[in-house]
Amino acid sequence: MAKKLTKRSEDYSKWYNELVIGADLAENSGVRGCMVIKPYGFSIWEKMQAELDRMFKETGHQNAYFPLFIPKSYFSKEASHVDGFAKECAVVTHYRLKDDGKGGVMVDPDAKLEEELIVRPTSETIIWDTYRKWIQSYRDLPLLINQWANVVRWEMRTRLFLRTTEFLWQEGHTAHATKEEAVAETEQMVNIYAEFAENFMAMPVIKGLKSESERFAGALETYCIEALMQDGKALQAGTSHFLGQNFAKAFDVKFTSKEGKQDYVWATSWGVSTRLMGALIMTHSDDNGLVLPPNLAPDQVVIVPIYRGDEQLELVSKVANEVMSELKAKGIRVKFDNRDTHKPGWKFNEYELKGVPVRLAIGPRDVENGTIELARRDTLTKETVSRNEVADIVVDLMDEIQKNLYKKAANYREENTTEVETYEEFKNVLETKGGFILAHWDGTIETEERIKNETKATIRCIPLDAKVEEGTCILTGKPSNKKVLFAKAY
RNA sequence: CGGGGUGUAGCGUAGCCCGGUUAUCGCGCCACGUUUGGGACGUGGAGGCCGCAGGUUCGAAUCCUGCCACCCCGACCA
Repeated sequence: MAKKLTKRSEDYSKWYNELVIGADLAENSGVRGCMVIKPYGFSIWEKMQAELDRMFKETGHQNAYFPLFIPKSYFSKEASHVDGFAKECAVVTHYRLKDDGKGGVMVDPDAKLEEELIVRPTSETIIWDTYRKWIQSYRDLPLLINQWANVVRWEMRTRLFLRTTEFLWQEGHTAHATKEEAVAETEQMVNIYAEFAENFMAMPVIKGLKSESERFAGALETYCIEALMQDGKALQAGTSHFLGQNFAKAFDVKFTSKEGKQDYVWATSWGVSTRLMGALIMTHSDDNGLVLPPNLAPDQVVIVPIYRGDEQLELVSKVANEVMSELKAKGIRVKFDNRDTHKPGWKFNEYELKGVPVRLAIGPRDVENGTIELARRDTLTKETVSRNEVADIVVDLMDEIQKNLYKKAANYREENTTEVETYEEFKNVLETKGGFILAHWDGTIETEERIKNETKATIRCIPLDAKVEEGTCILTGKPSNKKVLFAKAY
């Protein structure tokens, strides 16, 4: 079982290892940097998937699936894209094993592949190669496709949920007839991500543009949502890229316009991953474990019976089942944990660790008094409510807890966002307080690079809603017209 | 790939310097009984190629050599 957790731990990896094993979320698989997501953790991911998928479909997107393996040659077609991913690809070179004569197996040297296959680190290349065949006319556009898949990136260092070797994600890839339409799509998707983060994950995010050096390999513009974790570090939670005509040109994807002219299509891509699980944990968890926002909790309410002997169990179960039906009828996801193998106290801790928003305890005393004990995960408070009103109270609570979690996270972010005017101040805040720092920047890669080298802080984004004001770069003193968002990042 | 560290039961560990009974303890697991409103208690039990391979020795978890794996810190990244 998980040990006492340390809030705002310097070392979240350790926290995960303590937390997730107990919370049945994930564990290391034994394969370098890969994770096993256990059923409870996966059900949270499924909930995220379902909501995102709904939002994608509501905006006209369709799901499709492309191959896991990508021929090596596909990667030579878009130069900056290759530079971005070449160093972290898993490569399939053979297709067969054979007996090694020592009771084990070896790679059969005779089974070498003519052309190596790359395990997709992202699917731009194979998708654009396919789009060439699908797109001929403006009538084929826009092409709005999303894929739910796993990808592999052989990172030097991994961190559970945040940077695993294999991770699950969705990647949207769209093709448009005009630049304006593609830009609008890029912006629409970053807005959807922000909406999802705030309304479902109860995680406030800052929408912005990446600086040139942080941009996606092959993109002209990268939009992102950035969130602040409880330890004062920033986490990129989602990205949406405007790819211009780079991929269309690299893969020769042309269409004939209404006017009969040939032109390259305009592209976007956008994605979020199981990193969101990490974001969720690091945004809301406390020393008692995970705290789930009701909108994503697989079980929003758990009912724990308290009884001594079969007779009491029967009595309590009757009420519990009634309450469960009432709640279900109101659309609440509720579970009645009548396992006889664990005691109530054990269950209380279990569900706190798992982050279930509301816990109802029903015992003989309650049956007699017409009451139910209600405990909130977000505030860790308990109260006794009337059995007749419990369904209505719970319905209201779902909303309240969702809002409260958001508010808590938003307050934390506000307290840990600092505007600075000088480099001294910048370094000082970074060292003593951490968090988001808003500062003027002269817009050059050189300045960004120097700040990164000297302080380890990077430009998380240029916020879309940054107010325009005259100022001077904290490092070079050159003019700047808005403050950008700096932080140490995961 | 550089620097540091760790591998002992499902998990967490003691023992290792200084070699010597049947490898320690806690949690968890199984059985029985008593328990059940915040992680119950008692009694009994199962579970180990001490990371792998080799060496030194009468004798190796312990010493030596090689290998492997994992973790942490850098460079890289969603």
